[in-house]
Amino acid sequence: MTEAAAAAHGPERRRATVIDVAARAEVSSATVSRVLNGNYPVARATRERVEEAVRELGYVVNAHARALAGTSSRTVGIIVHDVVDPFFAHIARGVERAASEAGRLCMVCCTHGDPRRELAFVDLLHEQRADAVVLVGGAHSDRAYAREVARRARDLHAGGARLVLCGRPSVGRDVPTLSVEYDNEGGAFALTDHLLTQGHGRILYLGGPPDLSTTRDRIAGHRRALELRGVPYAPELVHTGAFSPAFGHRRLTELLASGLEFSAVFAANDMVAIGALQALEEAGLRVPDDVSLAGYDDVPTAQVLRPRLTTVHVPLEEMGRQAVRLAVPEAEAEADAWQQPAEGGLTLGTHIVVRDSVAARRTP
Amino acid sequence: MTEAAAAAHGPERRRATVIDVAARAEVSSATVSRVLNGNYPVARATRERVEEAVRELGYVVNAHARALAGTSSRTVGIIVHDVVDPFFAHIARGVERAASEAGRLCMVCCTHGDPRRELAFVDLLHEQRADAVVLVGGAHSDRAYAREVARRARDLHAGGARLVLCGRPSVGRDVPTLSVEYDNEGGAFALTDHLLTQGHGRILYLGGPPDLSTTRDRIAGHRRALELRGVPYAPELVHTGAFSPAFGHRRLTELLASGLEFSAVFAANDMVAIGALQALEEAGLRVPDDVSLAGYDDVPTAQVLRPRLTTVHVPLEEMGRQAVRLAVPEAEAEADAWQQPAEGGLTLGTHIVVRDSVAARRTP
DNA sequence: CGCAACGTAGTAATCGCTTACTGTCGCCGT
DNA sequence: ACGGCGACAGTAAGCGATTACTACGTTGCG
Repeated sequence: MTEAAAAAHGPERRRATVIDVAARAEVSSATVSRVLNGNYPVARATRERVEEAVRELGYVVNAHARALAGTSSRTVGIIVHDVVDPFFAHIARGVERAASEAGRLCMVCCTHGDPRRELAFVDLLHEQRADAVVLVGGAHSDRAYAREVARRARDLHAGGARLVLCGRPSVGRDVPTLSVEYDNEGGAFALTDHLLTQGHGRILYLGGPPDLSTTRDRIAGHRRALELRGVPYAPELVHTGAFSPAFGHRRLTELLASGLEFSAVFAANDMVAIGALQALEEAGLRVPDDVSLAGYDDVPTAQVLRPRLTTVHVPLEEMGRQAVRLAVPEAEAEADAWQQPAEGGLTLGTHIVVRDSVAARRTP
Repeated sequence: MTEAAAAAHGPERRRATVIDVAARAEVSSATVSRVLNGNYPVARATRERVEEAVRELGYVVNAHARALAGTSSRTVGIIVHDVVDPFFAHIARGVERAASEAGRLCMVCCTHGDPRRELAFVDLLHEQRADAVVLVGGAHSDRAYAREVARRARDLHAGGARLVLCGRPSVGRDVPTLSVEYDNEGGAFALTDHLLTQGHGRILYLGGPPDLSTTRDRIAGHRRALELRGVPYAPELVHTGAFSPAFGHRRLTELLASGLEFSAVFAANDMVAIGALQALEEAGLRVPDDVSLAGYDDVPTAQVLRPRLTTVHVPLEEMGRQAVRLAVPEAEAEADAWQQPAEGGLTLGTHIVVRDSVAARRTP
């Protein structure tokens, strides 16, 4: 009857439970559970009877009941600004892969850059009892916000889960977080140095939300390189804003119109570079002949631009992988030799990728 | 060591429960639950006491227990090949947004194109009691496989959840699935017609897994256009394979070397077009002067290519939104007027976007 | 003054599964 | 013949919420 009702989707639609299966196979619920989990000996004949009952009833275990009764929820959560942005998409892919290798499901949340949504999602994932919550991307440099994150990191930790900061600074010395960083400052330093070496004295730094740690770090590297080469820092050459092609295009178009002088553009990331390239093109300027252009992140699109974009390579997918590897012990599989210094946090290297969008400055 | 560190804050680490909160606030667990859900009157003073206890204990409800005891799990699952591929990323974004508007969390699974993983994920999401499972992208045309999907659709449906087929054909007349399609065949028809109109008689169709419904449909539209214009179908001009830039590049390079003649390339999707463009460039052929090139999907990158890619626009994000809207009633919010014909499935239109990669054929 | 209505709070049954304990039974060794 | 052991299977106690009932003290009104 139950099954007939279920099949015929009569009003009496109820999912089959272990008990139903047990009844049908004429065994106890414990036995059914054992067959399902295969972690306890069950006589062959019995097992087969149970398996058949499961099939006939279309039984599917309830992961919630299972999580409640015993083991962990076997999920990891990742919080990003936007799944479509390649920067986040690649990190997400790394997280997803590592999670799935560790037998976990991956829950993805998008904040669209709103810190409040971000905190709300951490809570939500905590409620879901995720084994790990990976917070990706630059953080807003706000005292109160950092405190909120720290509180959640502690709550999560107290419950046996971990908060992993991926590509963002720590929120406090004694806060129990894990972290996977990349050398943001160093990449920017190297890139600026490259530009400087090519003779570009006036470099326009374009894009990136001003209050984001990522922006702060990249600009820091940029300035350090300038200083090292004795090039004075010109505030009017730094224009922060957003990480989108639209911003790069709009702002650069305005700046070009305003007559600002510069011979190279250091786009805060590749997306901004895409917009910048278009603006330059529309203004009739050739890259790199008239103006040099460089990006950051080395997303695949950087290679299809013409000229091919010189940029800073960031091991995005690897960061995602490491994030879960750090938080979920079973995920380690191999890689333990150099894992040693991980100890709660690690920093991956970045390096510049020289392609065609930067050339030596033409002497006017 | 890691263990020790984890346990550093006292060995007795146990998450607080409603009972603990109740004890601390000197009320019953029922009252705590009521305060938490705010769906039952609780005296102001009592509420405040409970809220304080919650704060002091760092209490976080257990979503699993909640899901088990009462309402649904409030999650929707989405299964894609790869989060990084823009085609899937955009659909995923639509699903994520709609889910989050409907107050649901979104679980993302990546199959890397493996049908077995796909089925496994449907099961996993079913176990998680997801309200809806969205299966995205072309399906392998395999009888047995379709039967498996159908079975799961029925199981899911029997449990009150829905399987949504997004961008793939139905698996059977009476199988309880929802579906969000786009006019695959029509887009290909229009694109080929456009190419034909420009005088291209020999069009190379390049890419796409041969056993995928998407490929089948696109080729069908392509052939229909050829027939309509009385252009004979030449099998040697159809080269299926994969949906990646790498495939487009490699295969086209080979074909070019082999001396195959054609004046236009219809890439199975924009990714393939990217690779094709590079191959053409490397072979010293100018696009569109020497060879015309068109793609499919209209991902953002299509606009940054030079020449800008002519392609078929597919409302990816909208598909994702609709998928959730169809499966999760509460998600409807507005939009009910034209929702009427939805009735378990809808097809979104596609249209070609003419840019610069296609030109009239030069008479040799 | 008595009683229904109301506003709150508590009791306890569930939800579906896992698992620590308890058997039960057949067979082996001595 | 008998204690003991190994291989299975069953019982039932949770896991952490939600919620249908029940209970109790005020009020308000007839």
